[in-house]
Amino acid sequence: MSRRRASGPSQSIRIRDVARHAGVSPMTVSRALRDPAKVSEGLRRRVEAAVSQIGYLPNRLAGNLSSNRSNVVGMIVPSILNSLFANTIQGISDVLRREGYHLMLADSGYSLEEEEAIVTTFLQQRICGLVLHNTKHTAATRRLIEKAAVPVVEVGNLSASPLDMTVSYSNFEAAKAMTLHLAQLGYRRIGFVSLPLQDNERSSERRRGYLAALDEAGLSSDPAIMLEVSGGFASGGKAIARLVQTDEEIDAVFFAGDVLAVGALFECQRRGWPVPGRVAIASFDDVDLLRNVIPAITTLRIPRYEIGRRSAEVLLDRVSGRSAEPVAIDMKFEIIQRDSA
Amino acid sequence: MSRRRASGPSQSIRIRDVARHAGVSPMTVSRALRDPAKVSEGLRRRVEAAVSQIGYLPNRLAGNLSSNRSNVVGMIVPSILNSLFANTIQGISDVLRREGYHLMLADSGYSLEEEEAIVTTFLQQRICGLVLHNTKHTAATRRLIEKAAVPVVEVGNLSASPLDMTVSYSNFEAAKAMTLHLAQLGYRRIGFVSLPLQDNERSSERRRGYLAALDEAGLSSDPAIMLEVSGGFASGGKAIARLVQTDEEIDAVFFAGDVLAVGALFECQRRGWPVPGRVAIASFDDVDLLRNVIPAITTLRIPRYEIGRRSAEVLLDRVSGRSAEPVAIDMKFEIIQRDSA
DNA sequence: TTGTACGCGTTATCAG
DNA sequence: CTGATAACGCGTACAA
Repeated sequence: MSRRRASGPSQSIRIRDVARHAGVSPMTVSRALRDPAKVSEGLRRRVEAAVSQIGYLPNRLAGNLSSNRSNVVGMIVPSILNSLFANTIQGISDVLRREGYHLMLADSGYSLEEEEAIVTTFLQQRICGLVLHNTKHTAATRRLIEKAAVPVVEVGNLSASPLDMTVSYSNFEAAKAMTLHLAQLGYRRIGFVSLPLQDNERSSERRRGYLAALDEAGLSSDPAIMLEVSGGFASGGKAIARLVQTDEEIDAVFFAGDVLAVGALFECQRRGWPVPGRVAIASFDDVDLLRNVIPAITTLRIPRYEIGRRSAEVLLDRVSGRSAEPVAIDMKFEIIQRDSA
Repeated sequence: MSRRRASGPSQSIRIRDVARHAGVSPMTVSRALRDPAKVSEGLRRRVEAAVSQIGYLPNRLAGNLSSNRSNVVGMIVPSILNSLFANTIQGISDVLRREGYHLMLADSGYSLEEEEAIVTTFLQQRICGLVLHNTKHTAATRRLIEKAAVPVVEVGNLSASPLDMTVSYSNFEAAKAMTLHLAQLGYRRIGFVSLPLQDNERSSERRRGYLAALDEAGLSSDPAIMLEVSGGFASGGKAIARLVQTDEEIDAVFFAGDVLAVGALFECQRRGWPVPGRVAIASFDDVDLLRNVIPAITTLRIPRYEIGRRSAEVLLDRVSGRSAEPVAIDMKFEIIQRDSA
């Protein structure tokens, strides 16, 4: 039964149309396009001419189905709006494009269940690889990924038990290093402000690092100066106001988030609290803004763009069969000493 | 000749495996999954049980190929790093997920040729719709899109001659409104600083709006106080320093970019120039930061997230055949009066 | 309501 | 180096 195609976009040109036009078989067209070296000069030219004349666009869906390959990588971030994640996405995107792959992007809204739902639909699209920002997942997510045997890179934290590969930095070590740095600068009572720890290994690891550093520096910890707040400038401002007003001794606050730190600085400016005179401020992640406020904020540089690039590279190494070994790459971090601490 | 599948990820489970398991035909499985109402209660249950037992994940590539449909929308932004674009992406992403579609994202790096290359590969992936931030395109891009007859929404500017649909705001009107607003506030010599106009209809439209407003307000324009600079805080700082130092009369500067405006404000703070005492500052786009600096910066609110949502909605209306009419939706803008002007 | 036959557009395989 | 043929996994159309 001959079947008319569905309503979809204009009747598209198929490989056999090109073949007819060039007077060759479809197989020759396919080869001329995908592996030109395997076709004689003459035919290759004829095929190329036909392709551009009739404006043929190969159907990669059909190609992928037939070859049982895919050229689409899926990525899940907690939020598309977070500019830190954007850096990693950009790094991945750059490598994928260069290598002829596509990026399918979705956000989980910081929800593990949502991540699971996205992984499911991504697998249905037969993505060839997966990049996850989270390092914490539901059991079902782990099962799905394992069963599909899809290469995965986790980028949000140097996980001790990655699903597969990981290209990241240690949130624990970074937070520890910054806290020790503050201690070395002479600060004795250091507060800690972070985003909610629930379902977020990055936040909880930073907190662990902070505590480990206090311990190592011989400073005592105090839950009263460890705050868990929501995001935003205002939130950082409220946090520092509360800390400074309820604790006369506090001389530094480490914010595990750039926006929080800047919000805190603005609040100090409004209240006339000298920074670092009354209280020092340290931040996490080196966004451009931190270098431009006054005083410039001491922070940690995380190579987020490079993490993206490297992730895509190891993922494609695996996808293309160039390498089979599971990798765990520590991309490190760096303390950027400025004027706020 | 029976052919073994390529190396790809683990032998995946096919619809006929489910069918065998449930003791029905593949067609019944397909129906039970995609249109449960068309299958009797009993069989539906058996199918569902089989699906979850053996962990079947439908192959959407095959499904799309067969039905000649697609559930992937492509989007091209100038840069993934720009948080303004991120808002629109988030809006689109939210709607797509809700409706069972996927987002394929790429960035053109502000290059029209790169945009053309991406459109080509997107069409090869048989995306069902396209969202473009640019409103300027190469002739080849226009031809490709027209020939493929794919629905398109342009979101970066309310274009006078859209490819297809547009959901956006008028950069011209917005810039004009802000400039008139400054004039009404009593500022007489108003500078204008923007990103490069080359290949960027958004920037050039804003400049046109600025000039139209000056004209309407009876103020004379002067190329000496119209700057075209690169992005970044530092760049905004340099711009205002140059304007204020070379022009004693200048009393306000309209920055067509939030980062530039904040960079300018920081520079004024460093130099001790009161804002708006020595010079007023106005910005474009209402990012959180603008409300939190001191003084808070007068700016334009562009509903970027809503533009994303609405774009996805009209696109899917078209894709799903719910509507056929080309739409052009003006999402408007709003002046946010604060303390910097 | 369910099943059968066929085609979607491409590529792998093998024969020439 | 080139071509014929048979899949890839699923959905459409129609028959039962």
